[in-house]
Order: sequence, then structure tokens, then C-alpha cells
Amino acid sequence: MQVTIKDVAREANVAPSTVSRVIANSSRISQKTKERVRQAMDELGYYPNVHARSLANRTTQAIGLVMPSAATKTLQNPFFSEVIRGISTKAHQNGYSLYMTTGVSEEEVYEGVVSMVQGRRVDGVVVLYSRTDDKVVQFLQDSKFPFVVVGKPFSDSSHVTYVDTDNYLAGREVTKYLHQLGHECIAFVGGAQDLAVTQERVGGYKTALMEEGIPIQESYIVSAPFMTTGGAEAVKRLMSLEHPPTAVVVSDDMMALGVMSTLNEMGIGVPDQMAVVSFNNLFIAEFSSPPLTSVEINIFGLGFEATNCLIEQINEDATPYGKRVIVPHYLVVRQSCGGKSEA
Amino acid sequence: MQVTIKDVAREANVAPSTVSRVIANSSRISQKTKERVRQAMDELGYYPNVHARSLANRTTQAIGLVMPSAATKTLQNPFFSEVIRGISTKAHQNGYSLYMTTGVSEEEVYEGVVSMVQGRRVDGVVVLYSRTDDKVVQFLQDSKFPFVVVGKPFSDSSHVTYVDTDNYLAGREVTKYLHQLGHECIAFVGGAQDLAVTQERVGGYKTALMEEGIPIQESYIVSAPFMTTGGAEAVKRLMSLEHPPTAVVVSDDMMALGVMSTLNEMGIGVPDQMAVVSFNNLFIAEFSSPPLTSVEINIFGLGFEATNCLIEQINEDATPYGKRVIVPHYLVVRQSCGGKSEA
DNA sequence: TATTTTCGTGCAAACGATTGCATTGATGCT
DNA sequence: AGCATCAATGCAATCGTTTGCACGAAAATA
Repeated sequence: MQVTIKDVAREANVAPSTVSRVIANSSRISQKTKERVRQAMDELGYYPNVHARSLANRTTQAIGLVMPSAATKTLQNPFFSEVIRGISTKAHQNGYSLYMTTGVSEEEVYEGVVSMVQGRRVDGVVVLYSRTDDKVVQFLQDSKFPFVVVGKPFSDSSHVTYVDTDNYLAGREVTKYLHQLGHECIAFVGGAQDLAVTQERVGGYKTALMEEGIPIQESYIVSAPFMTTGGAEAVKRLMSLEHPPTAVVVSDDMMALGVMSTLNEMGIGVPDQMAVVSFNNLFIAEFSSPPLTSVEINIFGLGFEATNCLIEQINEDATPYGKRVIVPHYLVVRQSCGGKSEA
Repeated sequence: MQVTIKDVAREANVAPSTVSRVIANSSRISQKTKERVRQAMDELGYYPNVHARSLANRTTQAIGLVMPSAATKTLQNPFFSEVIRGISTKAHQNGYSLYMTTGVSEEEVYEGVVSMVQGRRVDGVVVLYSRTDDKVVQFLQDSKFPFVVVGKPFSDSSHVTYVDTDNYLAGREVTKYLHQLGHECIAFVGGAQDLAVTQERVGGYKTALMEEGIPIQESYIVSAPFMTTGGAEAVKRLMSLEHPPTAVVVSDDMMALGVMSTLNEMGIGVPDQMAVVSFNNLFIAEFSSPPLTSVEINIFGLGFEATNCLIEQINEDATPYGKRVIVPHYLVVRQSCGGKSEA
């Protein structure tokens, strides 16, 4: 069926081992032989069998992707497309390809990861989320398998390498930005509470308020599942308060879309009656109306850097100390907060 | 290092072959032995090595994904997240996992596919686009490798199985819809011309005009690369015509966003001064302003069905006749065309 | 010229499973 | 009791590479 290394060897009048060395471009083979073998290779249309190769040298040239358990819903957020784009770019540059399993339940995802690791299907793993008490991260750490997480891991974060945005800082900055625009009643709408992002961003938000001498009101802090629809409920809850806020920090552009759409239905104008600022600066931020003021966090870069770290980790055999990479962010001012004048 | 089948065999006092048969749940092994072996397996924490397995039984339980060459830009369109979501769901249900290579040039993608197929890395392939004269499809067909394309393939489409929307019909329907709303000057803004989608949709558009007795004006048909930014140029060109259109059919929601945003800048109101209808019904359609009237094409379903066909094809050894699956679509009326009254 | 290095290559044993065929002991049949 | 049948398991070859080691010839050294 398949053209094997033996066929090539026969054609070129050498031993299979020689062919193998030619593939690896070993310096121990003479130029002349190399050429002869190479010619035989493309005459026969030879392609190495990946599995035989992986089996023999215990390497796969593939990296595994771990998505949040509800892969189903989650993949809808362009965040993931974008981070995968970053991962895939770097991976491809280094001759790695991508491998992904999905699962509906958290348990399924975990099983997927285990069999991917134990089954030696990949050389390393990048984890695309980070939540409290996550079995996956724990497992990877215990098995001393190369991995990096996008986002800040909880447990023992000093020993795991991760790449992240400084979400705490970003949360603080945007809150201060709103305050500078004159807002005193600033609310926060966040995604799932067990996600690191949410916690960091809300932490920054609180700090900013404190620093500005504004009391923190728990009723101003609402959280909802990470999608557009969640925004609706959040808004309704906020607007039914005795003193509704005049500005809101939303933890994700997608959710901000939901928030704005609901505000619109309720006849509340953005930015006149409510300022909205959010995070991620997805392409939709530019085309919503009004266009969203949002924090550009360079999602592509997160994926790219993560893969970079992972590949480093795969290549060094020493289990590395946890390394952390912070990808810089900046606020992109559009129209959802008014304050166009602000730099 | 790794726990192998031999370790399990030793532990359970049987031969490796018996363990293998237990894994495959062969009926030739007695219940008693099965249990003993299974116990040994999880005592030792055994996981089969995927590559050894693939090598021996010439199967991988993995499906390859082929993205358009400019994977880089393309992945930004939520279309791909969504179709992958469908693919991944079905794949996972049947114990397959996903494998993707990417490449920046068309040539790189092609090489990726070839080595994925010849290297026996996957059992089948789903191609996520279809353009004229595509080497990839040609190659897959020549190698008699199981594959299915999402979208309508050009060459010899009778022999390749594909799943698609009836884009021709959809194009015709939306055009008629606009006509029913009273529009006579209807333009078409499409994506890359060598994509099957574009051609089909514009075909339907033309047919509808003919059927309604409206002459086709070539200047009303513009095409631009498949993203938001392309929309801007298209609009400018259309609005500088002597008789600008009063309605426009846009080939993709993303592009429609660009179109609407440009119209907005130019002070042209939607839907009052320009009706806009588009395709795909991405989540953003719901949250744009005004919310987009768009054709729901069930992208998830496209991916899901495609994978279904692929798996069928993998399991039958007979090379199947090209099978075609058309996933139904329907118009979701929102506000970008006005005509709320229309059913 | 004899002896050590170096260079280029081949041999054969892994890597960790699967699977056709042989083996064995028990059972059924006459 | 003798023989065929059958169920349960083991043996060993195979899948297509890689790689440590051995080997002969050529080059370098003494």
C-alpha cells in the first residue's frame, strides 16, 4: 500500500537506517548519498508514517488544546478563535500541529486530557482557561507533563508557567478612566465567578474605587454566565436599584453587546445615560453601536506567547520553574463612554 | 516509563494479546479474565499508546480539518468557530478527535494536507471551503481518501460528497423579499469571487431579478474580500453611482457590519434609506444596530452533518458515490430591512 | 609501513500495540 | 473409549520508524 522507508532504501541502494538519517538530515551521511536518497524519495512519493515515527522516537510534533468544558457554548466567543489563531501560527512556525478533544462535561474534558497525555498523543498542552480547583491543571502538574495555561492559574501558580493579561491592572485602569470622565456610580458586570479573569478584573475595579474614595457597593457587582444573554439580566438588576449606576465596566465585549442591546430596549442611551467600557476589543467592538470603548488585550499574542513558552518547555528536559509572561494591554477609546476628548 | 500492555499482561497473568482483546472487548475472552485484566489495567493506570495502536491497526480515530489558506485571517470569522463546533460535537460523539494544520500560503496548506494524508495521521478530512481549481480537493479525490467538503465543490461535484446550504435558493429568496418590500434598485455585495458561496448567492440574486422583470446592472454587483473592511469600499462604490441602490444583499454578516458602519458614517440611515439583508445569522446579527435581517443557515449543522457523512464514509470501505446533503435555511427578520410586517 | 582516527554505512533491536494461527483442555457425540 | 468440536488463550509476526553499536575503508598520524 504505502511507500515505506524500505522501498526508498531499496530504490536508492542503501539501508533503511540510512534513509532515516537522511530524513533527519544527519551530518553523518555524505552529500552524495543524501541526494540519491532524496531523489528516490520523491520519485516514489514517500511520506514518513507519523505513527511509526512517534512510536520510535517518543515525540509527536503535536500540541494539545484544552478548551473549557462547555466547549459547545464557549467556542462561540471569538476570543477562542483568536487565541487559537495565535497558537496555530506559532505552532506551525515550529513544525507542530494542533490536536483538540472536546467534551461536554468537565469530566469528559478531563478524561480527554488524560488519554491525550498518557496515550502520548501530544508533546505538550495549552490550557485555554483557568478556574478554581481545576482537575486538569492539577493532573498535568502531577504528571510533570509540559503545559502552559492562558490566563492566571490558581493553585500554586508559582510553579506553572502561564501567559496572561494583567487583568487586575486593566480593571483598575478602566474604572479610573470612568471616574475621570466624572462618574461616581460605577457598576461591574462580570462573567462566571470561578474564572480567574473575572476575579482579577473585579479586583482591579474595587481597588480603583477605593483609591478614588468611592465606597464599594456589592449590589453594583453582578455576574452572569459569559455570554451576551447574560448581559440582559444584569442590566435589569442594576437598573432596578434605588440608585442605578451611570457607568458600567463589563468583563467581556460579547457581554457588553448584550448589555447595550438591553439598555437600548429600555430606552437608556449609551453613552449619554450610561457609559460602557469593556474588555478584549473583539472586532465586534468596532462595529457595534455605539462602537465600544474596550481594552485591547492582544488575544492573538496570548496564544502565540503561550505556544512559545510551551515549545521551550518541551525542548528543555529540565522541568522549568513556572515562568510568567504578561502581554501588554491598552485602552481603545471609541464612543461608548462619551469622553472622546480623553487620550 | 510508560505502563505498557505487557505490564498489564504480567500483572493479570495473561498474554499481551489477551489484554489487547479485552481492550477491544472481544467476545472470545471469558468474563472472568476480562474482569481480572480490567482490574490490572486501572491498578497500573494503563492507557494504550495511540501511536502503537494506530501503527498496528492502521486507524487513527482522528479527523483532519482543512482551513482556507489565509487561515490567519479567516479564523476570525465566527463562521469557522461555529462549523468547528459542529464538527467537534459529532466527532466526539463517535470517539474521534480533531487534528488541524494551518499554513499561510495555499501551497503550505496543500503540503499540510498531503503529509497528513500520506503520513496516515487522520482517517478522513473535512474541507472547510470550496474554491475553483483547488488542488486540495483534487488531491484527496485522486488518493481516494475519505473526505467531505463544507460548501459546494466545483470540479466534478457529482463524485465528491459535500454538505451545503442551498445558497442559490437563499440568494433568490432574499432578493425577492427585498422586492416585495418595494425595492427596485437592489445591489449585491459579495466576498471573494472564486468562492462557491459567492457565486451561488449572486446567481440566486440575478435569477430573482430576472423573474421579477428587473434588469441586471453589473455596476450593482461588487465584490470584496470576505471581511468587514471590504464592506466599506463596496458601499462607497455603490453610493457614487448615478442611481444608487435602495437595498443591498450582502453575502456575509461580517461584511454587512462593515457595510452598515460605513453607511452610518455617510449619514445614510438603515433601513430607511437603505435596506440591508445578509447571510449566516451570526450572533452579531442580533446585536448590531439595527439588528440584521439575515439568513440562518445553521452553520453548526453544516459541520455536524459533514462529520456524519465523513464517518460513514470512513466506515464503509466501498468508495461511495458523491452524496450531497443540503441543510435547510430560513430568513430571520429583524430590523435592517424595515418590513417588520412581512412574515 | 603499521597503527590509530575518522567517516559513511549497515545490522538488528527497540517502540507498543494488533491479529492470524496454533494450542490446550473441556465438552459432546457415537 | 475414541474422536470431533469448541471455547479460551498464547505465540509470534507485523505495522514503519529510529538509533546504539559494529564494521570496513579511507585518511591521518607516527
